[in-house]
Amino acid sequence: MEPQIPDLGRFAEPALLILVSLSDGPKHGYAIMTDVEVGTGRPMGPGTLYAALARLEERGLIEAIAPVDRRRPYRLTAIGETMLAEQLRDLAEFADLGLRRLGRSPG
Amino acid sequence: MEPQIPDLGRFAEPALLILVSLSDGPKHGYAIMTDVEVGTGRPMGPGTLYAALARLEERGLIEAIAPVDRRRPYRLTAIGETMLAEQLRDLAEFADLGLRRLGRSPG
DNA sequence: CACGATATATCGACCGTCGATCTATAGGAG
DNA sequence: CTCCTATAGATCGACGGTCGATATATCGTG
Repeated sequence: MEPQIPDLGRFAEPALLILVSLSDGPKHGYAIMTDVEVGTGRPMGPGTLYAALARLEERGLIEAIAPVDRRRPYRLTAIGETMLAEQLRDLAEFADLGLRRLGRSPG
Repeated sequence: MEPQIPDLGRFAEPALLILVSLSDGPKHGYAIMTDVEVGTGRPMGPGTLYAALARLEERGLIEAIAPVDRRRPYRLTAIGETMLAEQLRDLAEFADLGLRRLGRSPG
């Protein structure tokens, strides 16, 4: 058996996963769900998804566009794009800092 | 006045902030608190900190070392380092993906 | 028509965060 | 010495958000 690897939990916040999924272009809820699951390996349940979507829309980071059949697509707003870019820049910097610290093999 | 920027919320999960803070070397709780606050601009309250520390220790990602006076320092375990590195690699990749998607000006 | 995939929505339980509060000690100013 | 602040750890209840279960309806295919 393998040596008991504990789960570090969420890879990133669901809201952030949704925003990055939408950075590819407009998507409806179900598409985001499958997109995120493929991208991260972990499923995002409908409870998480639709609650987060409602919050993101309410805060003006995403907006609904014209429905196609049953699909209710969303896209990033200008503010959403700006905030997301800022967040991702900070996140990348943060990850690099940690990786630099961990990667000192020579000393 | 400025154009109503909504708060995207947490920069990263507190547990991850703690682990990266410890990637620098062993630290006690209070030092982690100030370290994170300086690094992220946002304070991490004691409730968040000590609860997260307890969880991380319980899950074997960090461990307590010999106290100095009142200070109770923690350090990353081998598993903790491994998990953290993995998480940070995923995170960096994720951030880069998002930034690449957002940065297509030419088309 | 039966079935699985698509698609949205809601609910309650639970986890983790957050700020307030408490205790205690060490160090410096008056 | 006394007062105040910074350091240090810990707990508590409230709250926000996640998560899985569940419900409902439609579409496509055999």
